[in-house]
Amino acid sequence: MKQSSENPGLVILTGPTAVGKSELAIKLARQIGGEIISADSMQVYRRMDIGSAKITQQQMDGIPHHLIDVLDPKEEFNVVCFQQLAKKAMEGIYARGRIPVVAGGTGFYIQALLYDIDFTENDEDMALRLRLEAMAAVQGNEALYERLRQIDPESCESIHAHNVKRVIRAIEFYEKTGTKISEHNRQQRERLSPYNFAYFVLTDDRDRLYERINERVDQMLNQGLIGEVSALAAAGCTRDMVSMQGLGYKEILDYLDKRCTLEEAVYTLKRDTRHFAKRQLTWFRRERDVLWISKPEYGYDDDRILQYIMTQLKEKNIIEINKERHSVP
RNA sequence: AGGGGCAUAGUUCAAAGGUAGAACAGUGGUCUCCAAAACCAUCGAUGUGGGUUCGAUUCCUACUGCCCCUG
Repeated sequence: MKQSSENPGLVILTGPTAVGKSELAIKLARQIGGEIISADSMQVYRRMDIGSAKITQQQMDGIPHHLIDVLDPKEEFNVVCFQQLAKKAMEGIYARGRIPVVAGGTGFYIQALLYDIDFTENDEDMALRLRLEAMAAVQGNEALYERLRQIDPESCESIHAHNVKRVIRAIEFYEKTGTKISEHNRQQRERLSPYNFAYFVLTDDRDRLYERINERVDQMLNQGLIGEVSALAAAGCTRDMVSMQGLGYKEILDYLDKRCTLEEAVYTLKRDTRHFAKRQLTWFRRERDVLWISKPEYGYDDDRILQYIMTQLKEKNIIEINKERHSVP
């Protein structure tokens, strides 16, 4: 089965952290008359600008951005929240006759939106989660894992016993819905996207990317990352909050709490950001229907990259030839 | 220049006359409500040349390199 060009158009521009997605997304949105939806788990938070490498109002250059600065750092955020907010934003964009450009590096969020994955079968139940967490802590991971094996042995094949988070989710899912999560996932995986989409992944040579990451961390420090995190800490943000688990926040928080030196915090931050970029690439590699854009192959020339993207969008009928002319003032 | 010390994986450190371990880095992967999270797997080393020995990376020796002290 194929995606149909009858479906609403959707452009995705992603890639590992620090490749330069945001700037390119703005240029692209400008060119196709699009609006940007940020698929980023940290830029949703207000007052987290430096550490999340949020683009400035000025850089946005008049292009509407959605899902940026919409939450307080003390609020929860997860895929489900993202999916809901993003869908709502998309409705508005379509109503305005424009094209949504999803830009950001959280692959899971993109997947949830692109395939409209169904998360609504149950509500999260903190009490049950806490109980299961306690069980793992007291009786051990294996005991918890055994419990999962009893109800859904198939899940045990894909979830490692040490991965407590996911073991808990699997058990929780079964207890809440009466169906096995392995069964649910199998069904969800077969979903076709309701959109006529183009999924671009921007990449660079690994060495180059890692270099950029290291440089960007130094830059953040120069821009006042420590001050930003101090202010959040002073406002009552603690490391158990989702927002404070972001790169740049948890490490600097450790430093401020004197759990490590600044040097150590910076080392860890750089290292973990590199690890993150690597994981992002792993994710995109196994995502289907992805169009890779390797920056060196385009001579690091945004215009050439945009040209390629435009060709693809036309081919997929996401934009029409005359529509493009329309948007040029 | 003289004296001493050290040379083991990319890095920091183990061990041993007979299969050289670890941590971190690096690499690959999992992921369907904590995903900037959580988890799994994996590559990789005895500076060079002699000698002793059944066998040396380990003992001896020369060389090279680094460090410390003296001048």
